[in-house]
Amino acid sequence: MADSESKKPRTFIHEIIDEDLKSGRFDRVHTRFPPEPNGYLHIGHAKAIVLNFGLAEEYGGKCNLRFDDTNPLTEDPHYVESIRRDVRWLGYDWEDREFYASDYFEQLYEWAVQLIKAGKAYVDDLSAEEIRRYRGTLTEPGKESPYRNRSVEENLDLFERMRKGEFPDGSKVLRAKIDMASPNLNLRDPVMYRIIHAEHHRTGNKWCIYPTYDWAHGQSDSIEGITHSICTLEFEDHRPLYDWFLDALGVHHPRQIEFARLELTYTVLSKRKLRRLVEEGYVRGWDDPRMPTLSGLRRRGYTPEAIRDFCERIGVAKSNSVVDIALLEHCVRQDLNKRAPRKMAVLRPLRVVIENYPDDQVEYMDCINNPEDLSQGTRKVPFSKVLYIERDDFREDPPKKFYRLAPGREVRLRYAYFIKCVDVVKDPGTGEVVELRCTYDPATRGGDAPDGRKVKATLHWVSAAHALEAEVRLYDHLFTKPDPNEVEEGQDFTANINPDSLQVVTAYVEPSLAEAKPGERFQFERLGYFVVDPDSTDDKLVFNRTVTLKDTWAKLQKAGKVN
RNA sequence: UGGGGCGUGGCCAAGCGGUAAGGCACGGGGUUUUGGUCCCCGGAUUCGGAGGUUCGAAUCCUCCCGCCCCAGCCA
Repeated sequence: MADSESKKPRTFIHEIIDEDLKSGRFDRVHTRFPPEPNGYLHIGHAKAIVLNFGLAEEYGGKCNLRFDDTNPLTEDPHYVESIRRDVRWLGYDWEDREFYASDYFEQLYEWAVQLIKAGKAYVDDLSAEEIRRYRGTLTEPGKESPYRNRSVEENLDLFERMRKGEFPDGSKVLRAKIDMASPNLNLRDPVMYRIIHAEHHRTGNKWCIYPTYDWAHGQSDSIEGITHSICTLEFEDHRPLYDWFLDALGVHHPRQIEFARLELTYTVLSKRKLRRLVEEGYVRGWDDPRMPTLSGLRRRGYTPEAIRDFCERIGVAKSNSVVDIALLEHCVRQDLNKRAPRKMAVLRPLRVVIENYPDDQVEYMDCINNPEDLSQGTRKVPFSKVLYIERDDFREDPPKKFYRLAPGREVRLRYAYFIKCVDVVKDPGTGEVVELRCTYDPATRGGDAPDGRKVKATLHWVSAAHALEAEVRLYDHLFTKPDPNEVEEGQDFTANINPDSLQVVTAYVEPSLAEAKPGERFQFERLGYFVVDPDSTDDKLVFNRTVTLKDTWAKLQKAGKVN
């Protein structure tokens, strides 16, 4: 984390915290990251994690990890585990401060009783449907429930019996008595407790009434001594309600600050939509490398450093914004460029025979592992008479600006020799180019011509006899449109799923990769960054393409400036 | 038609009354045994719009326009 420490941007949140510290409202900074364990963390959560843990770090404070587990119907310990793993992977440590809203159920219950006694909460027998109708609309005030003015004694009795399990699900709720005419709907007697006879992943069957998020969240922050409760914009309207609860209880009152959640082009970041992608089989799971989940990005080969850097670069503000996914890609490239060892791999092989190279000779060429970091040393890569090069690196009829191999043209094979294409062998039936016949210049060993002769291109290659076969999974954006939600009438975001987001090829990779282990990242020269997938076995390597290298040639082609 | 927010180049985002940072993307050039990296250079006479205050406004005031969120016993 030290690498970007100095350039961390200050935000409006820093200004607020500075004021609070200066005014004496708080004398320390204590934040928290409060996920609900009902899904996997994604890059949007990373923004919140980096913000909250980052703030604590910058101000010498603490940041808790708290699971807001108030809904036993949707939550599962499996998610708790995945969330822990992801936060840790991102590089943050919550030490012994792992909390759960469910830790506070008893305290919350007592506080609810306190509000009932103060005449500020009541048990309501209205059905969910009735409560909705009584709430009014955006423009019309609601009306009070006929049960709103029950006596404190009756409320106490009823609430206690709710806890004991005397009533069926949905038959009663506990509501705060605030103002049914408030222009802020959150203040129209919000529900604090609902009856749910369901087993909770931590409290088991101890409870059959569960606090709503609105009732639990602010008080949980208060109990933990949080100073700054940072959340997303949609909770701005809830702040007056949280203030009301805290003031009615007379307990520690954190300051809530809202910021805009992250949105990214060419993907979706809503739990509901991500869940659909998984459940309807559009991807292979939460950790599919095409998913914007942290587990997906990890499997894709993204580094925690790159994700943190991204989160710091996008800034924190209050305006809804959609960040170009190109920035995320830039961040991984930048990180991997200086870290990933280079290798040679051919994704779409074209056979090349060096006619004047001795039949059984094999030379081991010295290759630099990382030109950006010479301390990574060198390695030997075998070279022989029959090679594979990339099909894209040969054009029988080269367009202008195509520098690579073509009939009669000379190019360099990286770290090896200059070769010249002398003949093209085609399949007599299809006309497809199946092999290139080339000659090499023995004087250019290593890649330099003693006579100063220049070539315009350097190609990567692999020795056919020595190369390893590997499965390589090439990924593209999951959606075809920058905004997946831009659809025709009657369609939904799945209509924009990119049918070519995954392409699997059988590649040939240099033999030094034989020992590569899952999670190891490499740059395949001239192609991109790749990571070994956990699907790999002892006799079969599987790679995921994290991101391509920037490719000005591809850009020219795409722009139609060349054919 | 209620309430709460937000509007600065293609995308983010600084700016807090003194005359538009930075990043990504894009375009141009240089270096280069990765068409990668790296290094230069280029772009808002203008800050949603219109008025006003001021010597001076993206920054203050007024009105208007646009976008987002809220009517779960989800979070």
